[in-house]
Order: sequence, then structure tokens, then C-alpha cells
Amino acid sequence: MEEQLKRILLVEDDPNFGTVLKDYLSMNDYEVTHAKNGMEGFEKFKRGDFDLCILDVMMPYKDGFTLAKEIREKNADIPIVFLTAKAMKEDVLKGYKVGADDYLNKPFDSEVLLMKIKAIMQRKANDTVADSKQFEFKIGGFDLNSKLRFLTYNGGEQVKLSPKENELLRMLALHENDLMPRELALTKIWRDDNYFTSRSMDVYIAKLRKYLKLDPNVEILNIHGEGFRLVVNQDA
Amino acid sequence: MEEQLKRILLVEDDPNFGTVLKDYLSMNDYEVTHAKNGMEGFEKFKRGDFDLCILDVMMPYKDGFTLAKEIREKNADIPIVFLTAKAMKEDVLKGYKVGADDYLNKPFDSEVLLMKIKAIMQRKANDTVADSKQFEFKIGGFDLNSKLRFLTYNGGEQVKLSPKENELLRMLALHENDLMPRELALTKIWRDDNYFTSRSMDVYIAKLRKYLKLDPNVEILNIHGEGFRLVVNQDA
DNA sequence: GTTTTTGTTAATGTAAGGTTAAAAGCAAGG
DNA sequence: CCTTGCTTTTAACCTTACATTAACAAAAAC
Repeated sequence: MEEQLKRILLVEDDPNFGTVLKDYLSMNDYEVTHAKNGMEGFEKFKRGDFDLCILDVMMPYKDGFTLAKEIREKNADIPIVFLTAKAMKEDVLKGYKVGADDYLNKPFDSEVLLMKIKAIMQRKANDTVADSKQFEFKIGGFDLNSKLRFLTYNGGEQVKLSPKENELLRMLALHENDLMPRELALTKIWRDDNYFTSRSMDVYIAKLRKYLKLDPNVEILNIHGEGFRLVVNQDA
Repeated sequence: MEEQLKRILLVEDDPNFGTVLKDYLSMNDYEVTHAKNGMEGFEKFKRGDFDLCILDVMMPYKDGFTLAKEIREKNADIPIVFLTAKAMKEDVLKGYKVGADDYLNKPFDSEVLLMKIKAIMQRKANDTVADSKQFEFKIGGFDLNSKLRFLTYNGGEQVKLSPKENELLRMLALHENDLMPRELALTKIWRDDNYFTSRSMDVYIAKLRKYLKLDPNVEILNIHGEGFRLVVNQDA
């Protein structure tokens, strides 16, 4: 029953309105990333892992619709809500064509926005059956219990894992014997893909290798420039 | 999957507003009982079986908070929504302490109220599944009688538990060997999740650990950032 | 051979949890 | 009322757990 904080990407060029809206959403338990224009919005979108996008339609350089189209190319499922000052029919239509999940005219009641967000999230949550819910893994002689965050070797003592250790090992296990792309772990676990998070991840790979040393048939291999591979030798 | 008509108790002294609201809710498929003051509200509450209470805060004789407290004594789970003209901070706090599920400032958008009601009902519906009626537990060498609030070790002396000690231990026992999320205990037992209630809970965890020290096979483990785990080693 | 990427260890800063004691609430009973 | 005893909260201080960053070594790519 773990409640995951929902992440929202807010792209709004009006600094006043943007900040107020961000604060309001933050107060209501959403993790908000605020981008000040379309370019920035797309960059942040690519690097983070969001649950919902709120896009202002009227922005310099890159308008909300164009941005939405780009976002849709990367992710066909993510809910998008448009903010617009104009209640023009064509605009609304254009928005829905790009795949808007909802539409709000400025100025709007912030409570209404909140309700709509909640409704959209819920709707999506029901769809998301594909979201892997596996929390127990056998890795060679190890058992990983990813819900309670511990690892045992041959039924021995339980070693506690930190949240990051746990998620990373789980992600590797989900791709056992296969490539687990760096980018995937970084966007999903660290929720940001940059130099520092990347180094942080390497630190965690080292930690995991230390735990896994107990079983000579289990190892984490690096695929240079690509990611890592959790391999289990099943001979013996 | 039979749909049961939800029953709402509406306590509102303003006859105009009360009637309008009642009609509005009725139109939206709720069965509404309208009480015109606190006394009447409590009488009707005792006699009826409601799914939700909507209480006006400002009422003659008996205000909404007092009424809420009385209702809470009879039923610790029923959702309560307060209506108030004042957006005063103290009022809000007082309300949540009594166990408010939501708060609405008059005048408000009736659509918003409707959505909130829906959301609350849904939330409660999910909780109720896990809400067990078990009141006796075996925890290693201990027996917990949660109705009479005492704990015995190997049939020895009965140690009395305070209400909070009791509820917390029961909540842990309901999740034996599994994660009992911090948030769950805080929202269910303390009815509020903030820094202080959280520290309060830690104090109670310490108390329970002291009681449970008698049996070396029983312990309460912490899962950092998640919650606690009551583990029982069943080897001997 | 130089640059980029990865491996590893240690240092730092922050957040969460543990512990104890004092203060505040609260419900009898005098 | 005021006290008394019990429960709960608040506060202070301490310890542990985590994640990030830095620094340097090793490996791979170019």
C-alpha cells in the first residue's frame, strides 16, 4: 500500500502565475517541476519521469501544442492538461487532437484544477495494469524481497537494503541476464539523468556487487556506454 | 456488484442553504437526512446508519466541532466534512484534530463538494477492505487482548496497555512479519500525519519494544522511511 | 596517448529514528 | 474547585541510515 508521490511537469512562462501554481500544487502533495518555456519543458521532460504534464498554450518560441506533440512522441500515455487564456473553439479542438486529457481556461479555480488532476490520475491508475508489481526475486542463491527491502543468501541472515540499493537491484532483476540501460535506472529511480546522478548510480552498483559477491555465479557486468547486466550462471 | 445508495447526514441550521444543498445532493443520487441543529443532528446520527456527515461549523447551541466529537465517539471511522464561512486557520486545525476528512469554505462550488464526497467515499471503500475486526493476537510468547487492552507473556501477569499502545500494537500485529506503513498508523490511530504525531508514534514504538523485550524472538524492526515490521522468529 | 567512462573508497550533509524527560491534557475522586 | 494519577504530546539531544559528492584509480574507446 505504498503511496507514491505523483510528479507533475508544469510548463508556464508567466513567472508569477507559474510560481503560485507550483506552490499550490506542492502544498497538495504533488512534486512539481516548473519549466519556464517550451524548450526547457522538453528537456526536463526527457530527463525526469513524470505522471502528468500541465502546459500553457501561449508561450514564446515553442507553444504548448508543439511541445505536447513532442512529448507524445516520447510517451504516448502521459496525461496532458492545457492551460489557456482563450476559450476559442479551434484551440480546444486542436488541443484534443494532440491528445489533451483536459482543458482549463485561465483564470480558473485552483480547486477545480486539483480535482481534475486527481480524476485524471485515478483514471490512468486503473489503466496501468502493465505496471510490473513483482517484488520478490530469486537471483542465483539470493532471495530479494523488494517490498521489505532485504536480501538473503541461501536462507541465511537478512541483509537490509537502502531504498536506492533496493530499487536498483530490483530493476536489474527485472532485466536479468539482459541489458538494463543506464538511462532507465536514472530516469526511473533517480528521476533525473545527469553527471552526478550517474556517478551516484555507479556508487550503488559497487555496493550491490559487494553484497552479491557471496555467490560466485552472480555478477553485475558493465556494458560500456549502455548500462549494466545482471548475469546468473546456472551450471554447477 | 450491487450499488448501494449512499446515505448522508447533513447538519445545517440555515434553512435556505440547507434545503438547497439537500436537494442538490438528492439529485445526485445520495439519500440525504437534513438536521437543523446540533442536537437534532446527533439524534438522527444515532438512529440512522450513515456513510458520511456534512456538518456546518457555526450553529447555535451545539457547534459542528462538538457534534463531530460526539459522532466520533460513536463511530471512529465515518467520514466528516465541515462547512464553514470562516476560513480561519484555527478552525481548520481544530477540525482536523477532531478527524475531519475535508473542509469546505462557504460559499463553495457545489460541483467541488460532489467531487470531494465521491473521493472520500472511494478512499473509505478501499480502507474498509483491510479493516479487520480481529481483537486477539498471539505474538510469539505473548497474547494481546486488544479489546480489554492487556498483554500477557506465557500466561503470566497481565500488563495493561494504554489506548495508543494498544492500537499501535494491534496495527502491527495485523501486519505481522510484514510492513506496517508509518502513514497507516498515523492516519488511522493519530488521525493526522505531521512531524509531532510522527515523533509521538516513535515514543510509543519505544514503549512497545520495552514490553516485548521479554521474548527474544519478538521484535519491532524499522524500515527506514517506510514504517515498522513486527517480526516473530519461529524457530526455537 | 589522450579522453571518456566506469570502479571504488571515503567524506560530508541531511533526514529519520531512538531515547528520555518534562510539560500538557484529561478524567476521576475528594 | 483542586488534587491525583494516568495518558499523550512536546522537546531536546543523540545515533544511525542514506544519498551525494569528491577524489583518484582502472578500463575502454578513440
